[in-house]
Amino acid sequence: MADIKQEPGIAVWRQISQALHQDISAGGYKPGEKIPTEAILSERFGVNRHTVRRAISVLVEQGLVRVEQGRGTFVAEDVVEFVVGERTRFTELLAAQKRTPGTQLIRAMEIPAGELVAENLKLRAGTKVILIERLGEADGRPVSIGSHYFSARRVPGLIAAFEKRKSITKALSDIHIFDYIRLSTRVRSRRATAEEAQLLKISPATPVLETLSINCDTDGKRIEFGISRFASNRVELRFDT
Amino acid sequence: MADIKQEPGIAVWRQISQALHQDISAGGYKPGEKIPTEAILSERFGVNRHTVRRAISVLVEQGLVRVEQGRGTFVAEDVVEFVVGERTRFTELLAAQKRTPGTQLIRAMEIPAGELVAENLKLRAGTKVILIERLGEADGRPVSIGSHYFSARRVPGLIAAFEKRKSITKALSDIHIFDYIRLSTRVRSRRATAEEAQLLKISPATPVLETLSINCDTDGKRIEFGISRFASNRVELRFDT
DNA sequence: ACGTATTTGTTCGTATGTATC
DNA sequence: GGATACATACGAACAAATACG
Repeated sequence: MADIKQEPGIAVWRQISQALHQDISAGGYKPGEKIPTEAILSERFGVNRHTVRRAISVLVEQGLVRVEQGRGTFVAEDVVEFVVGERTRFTELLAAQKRTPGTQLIRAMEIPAGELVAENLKLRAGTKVILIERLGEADGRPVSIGSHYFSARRVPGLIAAFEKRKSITKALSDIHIFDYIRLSTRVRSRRATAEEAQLLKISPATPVLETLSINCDTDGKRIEFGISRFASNRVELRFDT
Repeated sequence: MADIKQEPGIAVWRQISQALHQDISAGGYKPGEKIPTEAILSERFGVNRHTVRRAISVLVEQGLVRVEQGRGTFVAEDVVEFVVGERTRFTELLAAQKRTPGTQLIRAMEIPAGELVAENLKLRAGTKVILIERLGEADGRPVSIGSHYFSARRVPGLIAAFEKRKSITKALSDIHIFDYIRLSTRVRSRRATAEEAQLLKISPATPVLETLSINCDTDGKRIEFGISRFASNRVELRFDT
């Protein structure tokens, strides 16, 4: 890794900061990877730990690294920005950001609606609904768990269509629902459950961003109620007004 | 607390669920309060612990209580819904929800812009900016920490005006900025820092919802860059499209 | 559940160089 | 030169979070 040659007139911590910056930019340390401890760096550069800390604090400010007490300092992984709008579609969103989208089916089944689902789809609790649950990936890394609920009566044959087409948008179009728009989105945050942590490959201490969204067809009829949970360390939502 | 009289024909867990529901609605257990352990409840109702668990699971589904493994079961605190739109203003938002809004000044000062602030206000890093930081409360409970950054050059006298008027909107109007609208909002989530936890009166394990928003005047010039941190257990954001 | 090692966070104190008046 | 303020750098110790057996 880069060393410094003690240019006089420029503060040492600036030089160290720049050296580390280059190491990261050059790919010497990869996103998500741990960089050496403060103790090791201070020894390598032949300076006090404070000086290294000062240098690292600049990188934190720049968003290049993230420090976790007791664990170490990690190269920041670039976050995926989800632009949430009327017609947000998972796959198109990622493609627009030049990322490789991927989805994995977790489960697809018909179940009776719980209270929350029934309320949001304007059904009576217990009515049959179709649940499609899948894991969304960006560049091979899991970023979201999406639970999509549809009134079973309104989308007959959806599961079959989905299994053939592997895409919700395409499956809906197969059963003649060609467009749907997002009515409202609620956003919350909470700690990940054990299952979520496992699926999203995050630690259970990492929060998840949870969105509840209602999607309607062009007549304003409620087609879908979706709950998505995003790994907060890899995702940021954006709402333009 | 309510007891049950074992009405035949109705499942016991339903009766228990209803009994607990009434206790909570009647205010016997207050929001945030811990309800008795499953062991105690099962003894009180003279049923097996499984039956109590079945009853509680209904309340969880209804969002009335929240179960924390190893800690207990707690009456859910009602969440404040923040409807984020073009002209979201803290005080008006809460008033519209029939809640008593309150703000406390944390600090107001002039500082050089950091990288993040400079970028979002389209200034050079180091330019003087005004920072107003305040704690937002709903019904006396802290819900948000708002850091509001303004280009010092563009809002001369803002701090003085704010100190007199105690309101950002009013202070801006005093210096002839009568309207401003929200361009975009980014939403993230992360664990609360120690300071945030203390100010928001939450545990450090509770995540915060963080929004970054850019506000422009009617000419599209960037007036304010705001970072708000919400206590995720008391707040939910809503975006209508 | 507990102790130990590792790693970052915080707070002292000390010393030196640099810029300004 | 002298006085002062500020930035830089080092050292030591302890606190707090985490990982691991």
